[in-house]
Amino acid sequence: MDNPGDEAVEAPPQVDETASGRKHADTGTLGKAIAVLDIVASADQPMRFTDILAVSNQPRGTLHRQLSNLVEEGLLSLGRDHSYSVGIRLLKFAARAWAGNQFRAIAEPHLRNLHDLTGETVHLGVLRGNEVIYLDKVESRQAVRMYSQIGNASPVYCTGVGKAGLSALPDPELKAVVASIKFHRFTDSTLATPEELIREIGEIRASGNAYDREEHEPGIRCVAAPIYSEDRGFVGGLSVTGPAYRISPELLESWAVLVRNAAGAIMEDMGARLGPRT
Amino acid sequence: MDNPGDEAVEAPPQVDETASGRKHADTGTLGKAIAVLDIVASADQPMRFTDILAVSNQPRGTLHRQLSNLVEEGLLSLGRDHSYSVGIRLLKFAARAWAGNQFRAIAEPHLRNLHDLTGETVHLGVLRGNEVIYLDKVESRQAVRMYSQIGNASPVYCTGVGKAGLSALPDPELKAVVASIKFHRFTDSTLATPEELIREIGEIRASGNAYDREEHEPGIRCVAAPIYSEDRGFVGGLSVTGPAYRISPELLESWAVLVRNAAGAIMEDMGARLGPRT
DNA sequence: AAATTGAGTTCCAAATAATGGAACATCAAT
DNA sequence: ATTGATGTTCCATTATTTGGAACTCAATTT
Repeated sequence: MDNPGDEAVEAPPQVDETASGRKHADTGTLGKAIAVLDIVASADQPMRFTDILAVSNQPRGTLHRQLSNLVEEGLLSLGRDHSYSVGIRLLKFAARAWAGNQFRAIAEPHLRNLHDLTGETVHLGVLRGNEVIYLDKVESRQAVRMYSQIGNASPVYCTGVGKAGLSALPDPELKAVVASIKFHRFTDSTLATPEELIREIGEIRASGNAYDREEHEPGIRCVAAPIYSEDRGFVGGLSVTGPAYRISPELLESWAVLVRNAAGAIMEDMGARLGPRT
Repeated sequence: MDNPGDEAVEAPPQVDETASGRKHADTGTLGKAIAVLDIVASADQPMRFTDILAVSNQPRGTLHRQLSNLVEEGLLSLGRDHSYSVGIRLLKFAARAWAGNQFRAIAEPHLRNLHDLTGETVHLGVLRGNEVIYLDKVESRQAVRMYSQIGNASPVYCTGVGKAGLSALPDPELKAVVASIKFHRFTDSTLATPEELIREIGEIRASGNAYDREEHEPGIRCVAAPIYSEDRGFVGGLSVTGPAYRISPELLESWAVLVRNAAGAIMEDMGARLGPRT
């Protein structure tokens, strides 16, 4: 026991939190294994056993078996130099996740349309905990590498899609997500306190549009609008993004209605194709 | 019991095999959960509880908990209509797997070069069990959807990359993989017996090139060459693919040396960038 | 309206697998 | 050769998974 003189105490809150701020409830052995996978996936270079040992709080023997199992299953790959990296079996799974995602499929023509209207890059993403995960993008120079953005996880509080998504959450959930954020000031404009963020969410709810005014990357601006489906239980958004030198705040403002319309059209389509239930 | 009059029989060989033909050794609880994930990922439409119950051989209660855990972890997503599909958390993992894949990064310029030389679609893939998983592709009309092929899993025995990869395996492994294949005759030209396949592997070893002569899809041909790294412990290949009406067998033949050269150049680059060990 | 079916969910004692401390192995550098 | 750092294996203890059965809920039939 950790508290020898304190037996009457309740079990401590046990707020196991992953990198993305999600509390992982008791998903047992699987959860622990996936947490290890997440550690490796979140690093931006291959990790060696000891590196992982330091950040996972698992005993050596346990961690070793978890890693072995993950490797055996193809979720991790173990290099000749004993470094672990994410395994290609995940590519297969992800290919299915992407191809089978109805939301993405329904949204696609609308993304293209919005791109045609604005000439700038269009993103589609969904909220997951306090991260936004990009599901699709349409941009002029298709030469840009595949996967360049799709699957990427970015913070909610400093991206257009993220803030748009937040604005669609009911207050209790919003509060919970905001509480889980660890703010980091990426640029001078980054909203870096819960209060600023909450205030901005209010404005977004009033206007129907979220903006990223160089809050994540200097020189990058965007307008976004929320997309959500009570019925299918998800919240996301779409955005038009471009370089500040080319896109004045006024121009951005003028696209706001286009983005809202696109979001509306997508929700309508979803209602039509998935709606007639209940 | 299934065999009431036959008690003395040994426990059956227990060849637990996944859809991809990999025997899953004892990866314990994780392995079972991932097997369930694989079932859902391999279906081409969302599955309901009972559907999964029928193909997984798990008892109801167990399966239910496994599914719940997978959903909780974001590896599966549970629709309002009780249908399970692959979760978007996998996109995040896959994005890392792809971006962090050194093999792919090293190969990329060579794929482009080969595309410039031939004007046709170039694929890069690796062997995984008896499937080939595509890691990258370069094609003319970049408008084709991302993820369209990347991450896709195809059979080894009727694809250029697959047969090229097989040709690079040592005989014992080759034998094991061939034994695990369940042949399916996709077209009239498909090699549908182990003997035919083994004979063809011999020819590939002699010539250094594998061909797909409309063996997987009618009207599609390709030339491929193996790429492997003893040091990094993987086997794959690259190929040039195109429609039969545009690509005569002679033209294909004339590209063979280009493909071999590209494969050679990639292996050389890998040796230079990863080699100096041991 | 009541009964029936089918689908999904919950429960808990028994069976099984995960845990984690410590010993062992391997390799590079002194 | 010796040391130190890193990775791997072992196994009694402990915690989790298992799986059969009972339960809930909604849709359909009688």
